[in-house]
Amino acid sequence: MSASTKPKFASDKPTVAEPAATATTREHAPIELENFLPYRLSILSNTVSQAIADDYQQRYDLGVTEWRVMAVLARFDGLSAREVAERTAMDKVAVSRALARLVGAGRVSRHMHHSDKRRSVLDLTEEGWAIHEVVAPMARQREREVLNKLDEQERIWLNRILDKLQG
Amino acid sequence: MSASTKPKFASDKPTVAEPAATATTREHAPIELENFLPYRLSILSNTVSQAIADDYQQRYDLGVTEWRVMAVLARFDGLSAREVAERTAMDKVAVSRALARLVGAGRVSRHMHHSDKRRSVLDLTEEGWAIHEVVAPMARQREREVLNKLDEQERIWLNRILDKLQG
DNA sequence: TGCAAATGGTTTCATGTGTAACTATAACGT
DNA sequence: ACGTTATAGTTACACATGAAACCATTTGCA
Repeated sequence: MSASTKPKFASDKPTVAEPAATATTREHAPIELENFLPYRLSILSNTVSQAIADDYQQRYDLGVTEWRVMAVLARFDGLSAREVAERTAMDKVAVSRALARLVGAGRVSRHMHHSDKRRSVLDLTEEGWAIHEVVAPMARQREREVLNKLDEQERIWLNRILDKLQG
Repeated sequence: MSASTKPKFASDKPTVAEPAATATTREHAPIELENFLPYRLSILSNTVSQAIADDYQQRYDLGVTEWRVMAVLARFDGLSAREVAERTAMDKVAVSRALARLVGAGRVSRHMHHSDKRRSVLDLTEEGWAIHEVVAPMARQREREVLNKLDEQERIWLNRILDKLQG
């Protein structure tokens, strides 16, 4: 590897006079990305999501956002776009676009709410369901593969930790 | 709220063991996003990263990718672009673009490697360091805020779990 | 009623991001 | 030495994404 790269601090010449690593200097010291929580989460999240997306992305020409929309419609039919947005934690623009594609591809049906003409009523079509039948098990399987790296105790802690971090 | 949306499966009567719910149907059942690991990681990661980015994003006109590059250059000076890419888990295109902006803004200096004309040698400039001095403590602070939601035991498990999931 | 404010949803624009193609230099094998 | 292959980095293109402007409808209220 690169023997030429050495840490900036704790090196041969502590340029500016520092008695030692005071609380302040530690605070200002370079961040070790590999131990920095936001960075680690970002990497992990991308890795996991990408692994799953690879399964259906190209095969069904289905984006992550679209899949998420389908997933909530599989659970709750007749939702409006806004409700889909809430349940997917996507913004309404993203949902609007995902729906445009899904409806265009005949995977989701959209019709007007009977009493509120602004609102749409969304459902998976037969074709949408068919895709869901295939993709949902794949997604579960990938999740399982990830979780299998942990033992039972760790899985429990992970759940608990995620709950607390989100809340 | 939406009182009209009810779960498709699993109705009001929480039947313990559904006769019809064989292993196969469970496998095909809609995914509960809020319990689905990839989804939760994605939300959490975005939330955390965004909170931190909000601190410097506009104030310094500094993107997340640029900040990551600066962070590794603060630790290891004289890196090449490729080495930066390795250490940030970004691809080389992203690094190239981040560097273009950073160099343009006078935050990073780039000069040619003496023996390999393809390679660049990168360092933070005075100005780059000045920004780092401000942003690094802010980033740490945000991380701390997140981790403070956990107790000591949970923090230890989190570390262990992240290690195992990454490895 | 009628009019201002709120809501559902789409469109627009500016920006970010990934893939593949490209340039320049260096390394390797003969 | 010379041509092939590999490597560092940039550019070009296509596509995703977010913020704000926008249109239609509904709600709240004088």
